[in-house]
Amino acid sequence: MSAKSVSLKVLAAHLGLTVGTVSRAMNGYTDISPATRERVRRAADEMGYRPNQTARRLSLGASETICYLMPRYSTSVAQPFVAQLLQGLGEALSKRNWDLLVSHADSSKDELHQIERLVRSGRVGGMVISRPLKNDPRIALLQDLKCPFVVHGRTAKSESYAWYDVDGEAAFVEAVNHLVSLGHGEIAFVGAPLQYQFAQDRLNGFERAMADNGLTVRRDHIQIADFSDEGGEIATNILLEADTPPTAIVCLSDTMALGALAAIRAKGLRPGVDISVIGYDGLTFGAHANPPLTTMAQPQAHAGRRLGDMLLSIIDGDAPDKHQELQRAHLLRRKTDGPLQKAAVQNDVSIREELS
Amino acid sequence: MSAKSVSLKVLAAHLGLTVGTVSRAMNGYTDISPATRERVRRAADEMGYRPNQTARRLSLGASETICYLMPRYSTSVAQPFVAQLLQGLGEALSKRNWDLLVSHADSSKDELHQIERLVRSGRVGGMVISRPLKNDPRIALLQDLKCPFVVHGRTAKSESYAWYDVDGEAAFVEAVNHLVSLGHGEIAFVGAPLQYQFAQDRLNGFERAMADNGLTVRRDHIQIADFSDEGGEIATNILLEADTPPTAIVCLSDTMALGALAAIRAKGLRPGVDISVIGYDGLTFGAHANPPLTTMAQPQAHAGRRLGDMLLSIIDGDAPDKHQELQRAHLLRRKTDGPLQKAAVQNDVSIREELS
DNA sequence: TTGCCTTCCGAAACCGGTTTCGGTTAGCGT
DNA sequence: ACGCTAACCGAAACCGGTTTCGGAAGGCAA
Repeated sequence: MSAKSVSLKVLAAHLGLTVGTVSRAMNGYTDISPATRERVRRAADEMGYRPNQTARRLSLGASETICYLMPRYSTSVAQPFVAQLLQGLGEALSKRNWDLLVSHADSSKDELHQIERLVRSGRVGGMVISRPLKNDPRIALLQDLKCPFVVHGRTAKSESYAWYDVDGEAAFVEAVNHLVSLGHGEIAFVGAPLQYQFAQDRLNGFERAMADNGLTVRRDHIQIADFSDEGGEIATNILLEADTPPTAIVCLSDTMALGALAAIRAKGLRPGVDISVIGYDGLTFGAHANPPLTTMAQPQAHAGRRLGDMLLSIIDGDAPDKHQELQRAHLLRRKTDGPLQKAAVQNDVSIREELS
Repeated sequence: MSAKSVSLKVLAAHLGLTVGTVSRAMNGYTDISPATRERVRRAADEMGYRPNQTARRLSLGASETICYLMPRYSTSVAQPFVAQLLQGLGEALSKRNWDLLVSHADSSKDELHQIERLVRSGRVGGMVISRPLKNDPRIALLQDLKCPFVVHGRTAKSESYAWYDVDGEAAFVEAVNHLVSLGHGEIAFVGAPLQYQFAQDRLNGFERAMADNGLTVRRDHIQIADFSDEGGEIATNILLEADTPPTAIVCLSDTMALGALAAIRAKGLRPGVDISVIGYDGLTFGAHANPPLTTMAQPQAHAGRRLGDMLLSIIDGDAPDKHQELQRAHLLRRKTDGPLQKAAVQNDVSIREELS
């Protein structure tokens, strides 16, 4: 049954034909008589013939493989979206029997070497990268290598390549507007290092919305921390101990927001009552947070499929800039957003005096 | 810079040598003079020569690629361990410059076809599969195909292949013992369909520990539900409405435990006080649950590396059964386990009478 | 019958490497 | 000067497919 893999040669010998003929018969050439084609197909089926993909690809000059570059984070926080993305990519590629390779690197320099090797060695015919930095060197390299690629996320100058992104800026505008409509004015931002473009985008949205609402944001109400729950907790602690603590916090991600909730609870405050928190991502486990986390949810499910389809189109010859897709996040209200409670502002003496 | 990829042929022509000579020079053959070797190395460097991997592998007759078969779950609950596992696998493989392919399938039949094609077509030289079913057909197929493989998890008959697993049975014994030591006797189990071997293992641990402690478990204290937070919630609701509700619940996974907590809170009960809950996995976001989830944590971090190393060893000729590694989970106490509170047993009339 | 055009298949080049084999050259001893 | 041995490199087969080209066989018309 599982004998050694039958090659085209043994199949041909078994049929009394040449390899070329058998190959053409299998691939639907018209210069093969229907009778022969059928005979070949049958024999191939019976003998369990599977064309050697390596040989096929060498001959074709195509790798029929694309590569997903795993994002590298110092934090150990599992990235739930990776599995979903891979699943979607796989679905898109499987329609053509392409393979999905994953690669990762420790340092940024390693990463560039990886890309260069993967592309130059002909192992992959396209790449997918996630969460670009501002002015990401990977993008320049891939363009230089003339390797088709798509970006999950985008940079400031995003005209010349293909990307799929969720509008983080708009999402944070919506989050702030929502908080303002609840009466909040002292709104803080908990973010991650601005080397990541998405971190910058979300901060931009925050600042724009604050300005549009005629609100000024204090310098110490923008806290940049490590992209993790611990980071969110540390940043929030600083906010809560400021001279004028905020009455609401928007967080770069759900993960960071979980840290924020922990910090708030530790201070004896009630998230959603004494202070509002809005996260970003819409992760399912946010529903199990304490209390359930209000968040800007995004339609993650199809990102992988879309990216895969886009990449295949580009490999087929489409112009990269034809494939740029911006999704919107939407507010998913759970329990951490609520109307402004003046009593919650503890450290602000002026307001306390107003109340008395 | 990024000119068309230089092949061995153009490199050889540029040097005035033949391809065979250049190839041997690059690969450290001793019949090449040091001077020539150096000259070749330099030219290869300058011209940015990268051997075509497809051609190389065809010639070598080795794919230098292993494949991870993504687990397929109907539930949309992101599987955080996938990203970690891939990372670890990638690290192990990168030491030899092997590639990591990921594949997934919708149906079980598709999955078997996938495996057969990947192996027979020579695309991969080894496979990694996760979470086997009892008597998993993939294992039989891979053995039949004589394809090296390792299993993340294991089945009941696990003598003949390589695996890496965490001892779920022992973990649930420990969880139950811990609850017993806290005074609990009415302990329930929330599990997933027993087609998965790990689901069976954990149930076995639960039942064994209960028996060892001289406790009988009621039929309706074993609830099998969908492997998700909703599943955990539904199962727990049934438990709480039983004639004799349990005072403690052990859950198959952290995800299901989150559902259990939700159900308990919805009934106005306090997890960790009125009723104890222990999960399994040690996921970080369990620390942010309400209240923070006590769980059997496992050393996930190195699973991928170990699996990768094992697989490479087997491909090198090691006997598969030499590589079987069983890790232990350990109790991570957070806030959902607590001593038995007799008052919490609401529906049990007999105990109420005892108290009065 | 001859000539021509299809139909169908064999032969061979090719993809880009690796590896074996054999031959030339240089260096050495005598 | 001769022979012998190493050292070094060229030539060619090979991995397992794909694709082009050309030719043999057969059918049809003249």
